[in-house]
Amino acid sequence: MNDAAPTPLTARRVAEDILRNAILVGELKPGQRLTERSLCELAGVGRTTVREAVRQLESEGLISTVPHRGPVVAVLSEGEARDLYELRAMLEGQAGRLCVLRGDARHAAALHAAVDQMEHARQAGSMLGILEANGAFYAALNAGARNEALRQAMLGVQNRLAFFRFTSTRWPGRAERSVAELRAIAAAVVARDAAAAEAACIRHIEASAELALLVLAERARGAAMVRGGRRNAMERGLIP
Amino acid sequence: MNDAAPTPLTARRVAEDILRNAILVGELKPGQRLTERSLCELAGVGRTTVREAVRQLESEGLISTVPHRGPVVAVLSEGEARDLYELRAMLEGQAGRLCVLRGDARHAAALHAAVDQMEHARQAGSMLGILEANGAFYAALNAGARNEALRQAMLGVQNRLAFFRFTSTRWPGRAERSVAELRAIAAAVVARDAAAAEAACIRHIEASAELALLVLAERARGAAMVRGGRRNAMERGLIP
DNA sequence: CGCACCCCAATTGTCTGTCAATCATGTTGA
DNA sequence: TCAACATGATTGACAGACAATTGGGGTGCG
Repeated sequence: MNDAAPTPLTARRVAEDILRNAILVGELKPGQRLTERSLCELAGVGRTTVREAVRQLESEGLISTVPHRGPVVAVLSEGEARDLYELRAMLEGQAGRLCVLRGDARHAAALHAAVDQMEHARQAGSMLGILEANGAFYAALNAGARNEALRQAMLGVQNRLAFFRFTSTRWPGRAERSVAELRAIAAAVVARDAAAAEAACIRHIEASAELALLVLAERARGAAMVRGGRRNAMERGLIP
Repeated sequence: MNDAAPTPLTARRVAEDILRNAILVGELKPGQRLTERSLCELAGVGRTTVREAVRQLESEGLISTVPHRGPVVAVLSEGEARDLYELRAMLEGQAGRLCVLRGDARHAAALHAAVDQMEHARQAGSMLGILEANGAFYAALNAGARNEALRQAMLGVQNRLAFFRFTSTRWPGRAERSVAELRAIAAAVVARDAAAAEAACIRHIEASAELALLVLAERARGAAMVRGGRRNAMERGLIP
C-alpha cells in the first residue's frame, strides 16, 4: 500500500528540497535576500535550475520575489499570519469533521497513537519527536478525511507557517497544552461527534495562533530596537 | 485606494498569462500534451522562460508534468473534481460566514448589485456577462470576508475547476438557478445571518458540483467510445 | 551641511547553443 | 508472435552572453 516511489529524482527537485529545508529549518531567515548565485552554490546546480526551484518555492509562499531585485525569504506580516491561521483553523476544522464522518476505527486508533507518541516525546524532551508525532497526527486526520485537495491545502498553509513551529513548540507549557488539545480531537473522533471534532480542531489552531502572534509581536519589538542598524544590513543580505 | 499597478510586466509574466488563458479558455484541452517548443511559439518567448512559466502553472494545478515526458494540460479525475468541489464548498461557506461577521452594508449592497448584474446578463443571454458578474460577486464576498489567504485559496481552487465554468453556465436552466442561489447568499448577508450565509454558499457549490460531475461523467462516456483511436492521438499531442 | 543629480557596479531577465539522459517508436531477428 | 535492439524526438541541465534595471556612491551646487 506504499507509494511506489514516483520520484525520478531530477536535479530541480533536489534543489527545491535543499532550499525548502534551508528555509523551514531557519538557515535562511525571513527577510534575508537571496542572490541567484548564492543559491546555485547552496543547491549545487546551475542558474536555470535554481530559478525554476525558486519559482516553485515562490508559489508555496516561502519566497517572495520582487522583479529585478531577486528572491527574498518570505516574511509574514501580522495580518498575513492572522489570515493564514484563520484559514488553517477552517481547514483543519473541516478535516476533523470529515474524519468523523468518513473515518473508521483504524483512523481513530492512529490519532490516539500519535497523541501518545507525542506525550512520550514531550516527557523525553525531544522536540524532534514532538514534531514527528505532530506529523503523524495530521497524517491520520487526513487519512480519515479522505480529501486529497484538502490535505494539500493544509500542507501548504502549514508550510507557510512553519516559521512558528519551532519557537511555539519550545514555549514553556505549550507542548503540554498542545497534547491536551490533540487528545480532545482524538476523543471527539472516537466518540464520532463531528461538531465536537471540528470545534476541537479550531480551538487547537486558535491556541497556536495566539502564541504565534505573540511571538511575532515580540520579534517585531526586538527588531525595531536595532532598526536602522542591523535591519538594513540584513535586508541587503550581508548578514549570513 | 487603488492598487498602484505593481506590474513590472516581465516577459515571464506575459507568457504565464498567455498559457493560462489558453488553458482556461479551452484552447489547450485537458490531457493535451505540450512540447516546450510549441509553447515557445505560442507565448513568443525562449525555452528558459517557458519552462519557468510552466512551473508556475504547474503549481496552480493547471498543468501536470511527467519527468522526461513534458507538461500536459491537467485532467481532473472524478475523485479529484469531487475533492476540489468539496474543498471549494468549505472555503466559500467560510467566506460567506466571515462576510456576515465582518462585512458592512456596502459589501451587502455590492453582492446584490452583482446578482442583479448577473440576472441582467442572463436575460440578455450573455455568457461573458454572467461570468463577469460571477467574478464581481466573489470579489464582493471576499472584500467582506477580509481574509487574503482565504481569497487566494478560493481563487486557486476555482482556477483548477475552470474547465467546468463554461459548460456549466451553458447548461439549460443552470444560470437561472445559479442566480437564485447567489441571491439567497446575498439575502443571508443582508440579514446578517452567518449560519444561513454559510449554508447558502455550500448549497450553491454543491449544486455546481452535482452538475459538473454529471458533465464529467458524460464526457468520460463519450471519450470511452473513441478510445484507442483518437484518444491515443490526442494524448500524443497530434490533435490540435 | 543638505540635497539633487548622475554614473557605475551588481544582479536579474532572457536568449542561444550545447550535451547527456530518457522515452517512444519502429525495425529486426528468432 | 514476441523480444531485443536501434533510432529519433524531447526533456533536463548547463554555460555563456547581453540588455535592462536597480541601488549606492560620489559629485556638484545651493
